[in-house]
Amino acid sequence: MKPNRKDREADIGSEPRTLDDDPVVQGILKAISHKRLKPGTKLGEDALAKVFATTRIHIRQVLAHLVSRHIVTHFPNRGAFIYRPTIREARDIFSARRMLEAATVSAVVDNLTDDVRHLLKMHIARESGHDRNDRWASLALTADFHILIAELANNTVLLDFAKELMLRTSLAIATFEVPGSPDCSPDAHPGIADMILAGDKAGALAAMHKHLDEIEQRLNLDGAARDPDDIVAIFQDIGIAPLNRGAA
Amino acid sequence: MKPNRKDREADIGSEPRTLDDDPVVQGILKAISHKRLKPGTKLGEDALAKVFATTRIHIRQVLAHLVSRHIVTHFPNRGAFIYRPTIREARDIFSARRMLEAATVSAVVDNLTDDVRHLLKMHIARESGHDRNDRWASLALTADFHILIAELANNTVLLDFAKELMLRTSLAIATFEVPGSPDCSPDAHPGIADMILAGDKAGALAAMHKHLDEIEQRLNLDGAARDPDDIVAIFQDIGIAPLNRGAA
DNA sequence: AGCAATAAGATTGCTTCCAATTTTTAAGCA
DNA sequence: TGCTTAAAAATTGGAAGCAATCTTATTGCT
Repeated sequence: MKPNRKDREADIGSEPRTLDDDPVVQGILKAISHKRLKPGTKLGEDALAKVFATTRIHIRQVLAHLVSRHIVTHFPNRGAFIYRPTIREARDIFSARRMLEAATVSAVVDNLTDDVRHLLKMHIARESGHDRNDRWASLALTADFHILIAELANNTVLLDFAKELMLRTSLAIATFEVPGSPDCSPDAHPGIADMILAGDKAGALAAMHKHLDEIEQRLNLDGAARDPDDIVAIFQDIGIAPLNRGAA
Repeated sequence: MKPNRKDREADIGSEPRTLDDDPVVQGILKAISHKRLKPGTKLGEDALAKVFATTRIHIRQVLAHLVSRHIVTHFPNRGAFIYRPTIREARDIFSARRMLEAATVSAVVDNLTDDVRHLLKMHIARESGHDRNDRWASLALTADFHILIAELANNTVLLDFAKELMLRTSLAIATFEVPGSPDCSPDAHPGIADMILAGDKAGALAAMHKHLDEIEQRLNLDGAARDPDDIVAIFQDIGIAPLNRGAA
């Protein structure tokens, strides 16, 4: 008696389908991590369907998927918008990253095979060799470093979490960055990589922790809950103070 | 000039909608964590629509949501099935839990307010006072302990990860448990809670690590990849060896 | 008896259409 | 000029129906 296919999943045959590989999903995620799509912008169904040349139903599925990934918010009868994290969430994201990336770095140091060394050196070489002025290439490469660490930790669950955290970090940065500051100090990555390669676990952990702190401190998370569209605050950020017209 | 509503999300008005609160989603998740729905069982659209007295479209959205949460697998033209983790994934889940719950326990010890103490004591009292013979109530309570720790860590992102890991742990246990062994040794929880309440971080971390190891070692993750429906292996597990009919 | 091919039944996937709500535009009034 | 009200346009949400695929049962053959 072989397993009945009525209520038992298939052993062979067509592969399961996930929306993670979908070109529309990847396009939107790429646009977010490249800062082309900013938090709060509306993702109209018809507009997306036209851009990606697919049906509205497909777009609907994609948006639902992004909603459950915390990348998009859905307001009934109003549509989907790129998610805008709260200050609390932004802090939680960085806190979670400090915790999770400490664990991944630790796992990588404990698992220093030749392949791991090779991949790490390869990435650092790519980072140092790329065009510093190409802002978009820089963004992609700096994110890839953290993803690579998670991959080298050899744990699919942690890798999934890391990818989600990188995306949500992009949203947090795009929401709370003070204009004109760089994203990720690229010089920190070679230092972290060197300590990992040297087997210095404590040093690597400290360097990663400091690196994440630097990124977070470049944001405006000072509790003063302000609207990211607040014109006054935006001009204050670039050094233009409002005039006190009409004050006593 | 106030923010334009055309491509800026609403500040007030109707709340965003998530499928996490959906009664159908919660019903399925509850059935999974209570071991009523086992990995591999098919979730037919019409069947679910009839059970929950809703439309097929709604069920379709729910299933898509569960697919992106790694709870359900979707085979094209064949339907949705409760996800069955691989051995590799089961190990990764426990490994991730050791890392993440170590971090949450540590955060709780660092944040020992009176409220935290109270909630911890309350839960332990509930656990010790419940009916040991009610297997379903036990399952719910033991899962709640780990969720509570994550809540007390005061980080929404970590809480989401913890919830996801608890669900995926349920699937791993249901897939690889050897029949007849208990799920979670309930006696471990009071010990962990006591160490947290005493501020003994190292002790709490060690206890939690040991607790998770015990749960994992109760499973069949010995690399020998076997079909969970394998009749021979199932009877071997309960001590019945196959007869060598026809052997030389 | 056992296995392969075929036809019937059931389920999923998609297209099309229409209702409900919202956003925009226009008009009216203080 | 600025604000409120009302109508029009656009967008989202959902329902019914049909095509495509898979599963199951039946028939026929070795």
